[in-house]
Amino acid sequence: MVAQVLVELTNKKVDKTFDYLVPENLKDTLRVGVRVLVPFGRNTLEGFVLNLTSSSEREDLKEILEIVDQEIVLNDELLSLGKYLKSVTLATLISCYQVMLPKALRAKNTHHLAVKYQKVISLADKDIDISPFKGSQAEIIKRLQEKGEVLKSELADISASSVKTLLKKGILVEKEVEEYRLQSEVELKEKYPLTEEQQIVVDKVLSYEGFKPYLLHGVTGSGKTEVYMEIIEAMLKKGKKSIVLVPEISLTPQIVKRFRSRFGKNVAILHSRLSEGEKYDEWRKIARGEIDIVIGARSAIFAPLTNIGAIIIDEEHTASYHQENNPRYDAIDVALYRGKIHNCPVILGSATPTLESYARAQKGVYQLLNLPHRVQERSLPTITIVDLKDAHKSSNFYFSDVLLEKIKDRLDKDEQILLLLNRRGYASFLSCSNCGEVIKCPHCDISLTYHKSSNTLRCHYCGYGTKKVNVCPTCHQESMKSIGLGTERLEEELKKLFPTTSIVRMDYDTTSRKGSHEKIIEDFAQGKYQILLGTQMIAKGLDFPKVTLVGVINADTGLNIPDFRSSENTFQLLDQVAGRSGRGEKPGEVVLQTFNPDHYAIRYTKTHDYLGFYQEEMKIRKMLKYSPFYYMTLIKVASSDEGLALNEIQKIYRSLSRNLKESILLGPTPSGLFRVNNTFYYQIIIKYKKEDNLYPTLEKVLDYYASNSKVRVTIDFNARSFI
DNA sequence: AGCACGCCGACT
DNA sequence: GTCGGCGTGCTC
Repeated sequence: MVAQVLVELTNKKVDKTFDYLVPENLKDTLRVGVRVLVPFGRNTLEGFVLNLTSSSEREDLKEILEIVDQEIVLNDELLSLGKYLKSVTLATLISCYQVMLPKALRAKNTHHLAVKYQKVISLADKDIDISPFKGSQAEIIKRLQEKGEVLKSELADISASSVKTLLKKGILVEKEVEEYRLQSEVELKEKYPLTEEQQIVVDKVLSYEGFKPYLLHGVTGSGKTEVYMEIIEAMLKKGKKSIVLVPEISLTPQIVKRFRSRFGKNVAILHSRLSEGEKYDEWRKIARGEIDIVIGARSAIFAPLTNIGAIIIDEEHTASYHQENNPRYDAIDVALYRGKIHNCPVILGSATPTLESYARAQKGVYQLLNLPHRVQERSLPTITIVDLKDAHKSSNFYFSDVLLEKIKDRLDKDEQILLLLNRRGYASFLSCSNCGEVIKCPHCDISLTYHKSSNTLRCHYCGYGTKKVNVCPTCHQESMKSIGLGTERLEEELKKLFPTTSIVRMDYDTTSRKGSHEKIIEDFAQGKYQILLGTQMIAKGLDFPKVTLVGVINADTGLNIPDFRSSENTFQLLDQVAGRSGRGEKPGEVVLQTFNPDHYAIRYTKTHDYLGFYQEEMKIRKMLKYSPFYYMTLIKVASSDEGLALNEIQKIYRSLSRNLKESILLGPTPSGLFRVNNTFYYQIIIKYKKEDNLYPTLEKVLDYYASNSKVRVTIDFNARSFI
């Protein structure tokens, strides 16, 4: 017997299976989809068995060394999903399989995470006569007769030594049972009755059996989660399982708690803040069929559930559903693919769908479902726009009088406030007031951000850090001034203005420790703080009923980014953060501070007019031939040798213009971030409506550079960002 | 990814 | 004359 094995190396040159002989002693246990250890050249590697055949074209086969897992890692569906992923991303097949698995189950010869066990005690003979036993021994036996099996640790409160004695006598038996690392409390709660609007949406989805994609356009606070849960429950009743994708950042205990309180322990969680051991265990629970509902971030779309009844993607516009390194896949594409296989509905939900999704809904590719009102007749918050060009008239530099007044008002009423400033650090950069010199990262062409708490200047792209300088490196004057405002400084300013108010900051710097993110949210939800300030991570999906004021310190931070989606991204962010206000009994308000009050992204935010924004933005996209009117593929060349990178991108350009007759090529141009970590980037954008030659041409380009160690070529068919 | 093979420049 | 540079190719 011969096994076709895909080895762990992520290299285009070994992106194929290798044949190995199956030794006699492994013949009965070896199955397709397991991990094996094989000799490869002079190395020993892990790989996945993709196929079993009776013979090979080659004579000189080596033998498989051992089988790594008893259980199958890649089931039939995952095996075919990997091939699909490869076909749409042009990544190596092995990277497509690795991305679907928790690290502990990836093919990698150097890891290994053990299954955790716990000891369970039971009686050798259930009907044993208790009368000869006294004291703690009798107590132990009594408890076991009542409960059957008990964890060894649970008997420690009686007497650990008596347990030991009884074990020795053979009256008790001990066995090892697998323990899942992630433990959680479950408190079942009554569900909310649905509103009429919600019921209509649920009925529509449930009235159709089979694959169908839906776009659920529901304003913030319209109760999308309740709709999801109702559909999931209906599927559960049919014995079917569900996947729910949520943005990484809103995967807080909040949403998990809601699902757990409705569905109990049947819910597994997969997101990047779990430890590798926890992910491993959650995944195994799913693979064993012990789980009916999986909630997770992007890669949870690969959860090995069988018999899926619904796939839900919450906040479908979120950029993190697209993976920014190989394989550059889109979780929504995978969801649609799996939806077809499982013949089930796929529901994309958002208050601010991407233009691509909404356009598809208008064309009838997705069925559009609407939730235009908030639940319980709550109104959307009123939005006040403050023109920062008048800010010098205000008493404070960062806070307009309007915003300050409203903050004071909420503090007096003991209501909560959310403040958004989409820039971390203390100051955006350090500049010399004498000669104008700006301190830049030595490895990237980006200015360094000043962090006061650590007194460092840090690069937000490559992580470089250095001590703050006071003397200008160019003119040697002691005249360095910090320019621009970040969350760290905002917090400081706020504490000066409101010294007795409890304030908490949530950004990349305050959430790096495991669990800190969740803690801030829980503490704020419980009212330990009155003001939560932070970057965009406070904008998405959170539900704080006591928040009645949202302030946006500078609504323009995203508008100046040279990307054709900057207006869309700004509108989404502002609408989302505005939606955090007034989710409880009291109505909410929003104050948007901006230098561009007439910009359409801001104007349409003020009136909560998604459709208005959509129509205006679509006009621009059509005129400029951007997505969704054209597909846009991004091809980048990276090299530490600037001249080489330029040379190669020009070569690629010539090849593309020769082969892609139906496309518009933009470039080659230096990328928006030309130099990061001493690597230079050039890019070409390919725009097309239909280009049969695209995949074959790009495959040739990738093949050509497969063994070139000096340049790296990457292709993204669904890039969310083009800088 | 490693690692051997192999074909051209500066040295004991 | 050789040592060693890293371009090219191979690993079942």
